[in-house]
Amino acid sequence: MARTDERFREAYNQLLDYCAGRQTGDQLPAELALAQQLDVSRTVVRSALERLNAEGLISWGGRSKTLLRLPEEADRLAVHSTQPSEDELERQFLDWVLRFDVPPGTALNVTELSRKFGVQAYGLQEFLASLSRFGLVRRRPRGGWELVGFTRDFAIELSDFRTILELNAVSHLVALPPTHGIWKQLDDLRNDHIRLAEDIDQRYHDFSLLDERFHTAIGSIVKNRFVAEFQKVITLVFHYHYQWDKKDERDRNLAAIGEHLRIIDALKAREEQAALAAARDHLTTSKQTLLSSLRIHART
Amino acid sequence: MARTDERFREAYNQLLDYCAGRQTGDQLPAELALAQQLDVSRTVVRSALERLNAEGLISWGGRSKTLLRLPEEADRLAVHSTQPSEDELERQFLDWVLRFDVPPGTALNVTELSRKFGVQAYGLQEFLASLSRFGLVRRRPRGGWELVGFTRDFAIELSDFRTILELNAVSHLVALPPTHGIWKQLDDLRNDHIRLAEDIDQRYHDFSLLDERFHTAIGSIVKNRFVAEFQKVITLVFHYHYQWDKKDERDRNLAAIGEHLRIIDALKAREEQAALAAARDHLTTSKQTLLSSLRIHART
DNA sequence: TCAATTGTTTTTTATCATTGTCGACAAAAC
DNA sequence: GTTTTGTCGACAATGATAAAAAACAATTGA
Repeated sequence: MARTDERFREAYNQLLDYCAGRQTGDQLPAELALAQQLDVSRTVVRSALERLNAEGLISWGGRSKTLLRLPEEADRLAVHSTQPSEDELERQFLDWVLRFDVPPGTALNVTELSRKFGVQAYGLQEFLASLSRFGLVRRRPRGGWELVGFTRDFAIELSDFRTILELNAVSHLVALPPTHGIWKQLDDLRNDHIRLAEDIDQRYHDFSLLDERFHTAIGSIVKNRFVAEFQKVITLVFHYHYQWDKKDERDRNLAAIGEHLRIIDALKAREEQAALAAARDHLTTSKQTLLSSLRIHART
Repeated sequence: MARTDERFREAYNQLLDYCAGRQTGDQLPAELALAQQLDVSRTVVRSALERLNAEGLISWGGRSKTLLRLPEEADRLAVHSTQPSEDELERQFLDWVLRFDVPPGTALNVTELSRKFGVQAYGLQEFLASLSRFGLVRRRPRGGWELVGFTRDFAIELSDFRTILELNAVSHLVALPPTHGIWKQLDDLRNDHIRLAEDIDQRYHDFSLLDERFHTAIGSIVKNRFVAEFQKVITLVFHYHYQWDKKDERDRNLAAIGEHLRIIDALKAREEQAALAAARDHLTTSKQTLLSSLRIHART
């Protein structure tokens, strides 16, 4: 089979459902009507009708489509496998790279990966091609793919880029009217930060999630498809880096909470320069932490 | 043929060249040595040797590879068609979209486009997949591709993103030491701007190219793979927009020259705030011009 | 004996033929 | 004359397949 007949199978089963709600001897609607109802082309409807005819469920000839018997459970066709979506694939792939610390320069085996992620090899190719835009992956001169991967340079450039985007978001944020929902969000975040700081000894692990919430909230201010695309990757990378470097995790997180609060307070006071300075400091810390966790990680 | 044997053909011809430099009766090196020399796998070398043997050029058996006669021109295999590179394809595609003003929502026909651009359908798929990261193109729910295209929103978001990147570049630029090559470049650009302004009535068309040089020079300061990737697209889009809107072209360009000079002077004076302000003004003008040219363009 | 080389097999990738799906048009039926 | 059906061409997704690479085993010659 060249192409999957999933579409046909689904349409066939839907047709069975439709027949189940009618009586023997009834006439089925026109092909076009059925096609519109099932949201497929007439070609598919005709194939399904042919099958129904062959199975003896209907008698089909020209415009006469008479229901001969009601469908049973056994008449249904097996329909399997919905492929993971592109976003799901992206999450899985980055997850795999970061979690298993796949070293830069690794050859990516399309067949193997497509098995691992449960997608068609074809789809994986497309996905890799799209990732190559981020420079995370590249085509090998003579076929195949290679993980450029999470090198030091990549981390630095990603951090820098993140800084560019986030400082821009901060600038926009202070200009927002008090009625904007973000201020409520910031109040909530502020409270959550303070509460986490009070209980830091027990719950310092929870910071990773709070950090993500904080940066996502700030990033959400800027409605820009290009920014949004990158934020997905950035979020994931920084999320994982928290899981890598276990050293001084409690102290690091406590310090970061302080930095977050400084940003929030400057934002709430509408002091752009102070907020930018605070954000810049925090992002510098983040970058350093990411780099040092890379070094530690590389040795293990 | 499942895969092109281009690789084999090239290797074979290279082997002929190699033989041409030897004498009848000579022994050829080991397969592995040849493979490394030709930069192909041993499999290809062996296929080529087999062919040489069949053609009676060499006598091949085990380790003995004796050159029987020198190759002639007629022995060479025809090798054709090197596909356009990815960058070339990108240029061609954007060129096509912008030049022919392909409307948003257009269904992209892979077969047709691959013919138009002279690439394999397969390669075009990958390219489209990679473009989808920029949101310029997207997969249709039921197969096929669609040009999201150059809508008003896209233009706004692209302009905003450009502003983010360029303001960042300006900030970095003022901090560069006097020894950096950029200052010489800016001096040259300054002169070229002044000269163009003096001769604006005759040469106002030349501004498009100068504009590109100016923004590329500033952008080149930031060494960042993510930034670089976008700058390619941005440059092309803004390059074309100059060719769209013919109205007041002379006056617009003269005004833009003034704005450029203001930025250059502020940069040379190392006045970050002034440079940022000048850049912000210029980019705002650019954005407006782009949007108005879109409106005009949409009506034609 | 063992390193270099060759012979063979396995794995992986790029391309092509095939098939499912769609849309359009013409013919037929009401 | 309108609706419905029969037929056909076009295109995209997929499996089959040949080319290339890589891994492994066998052989040769010092």
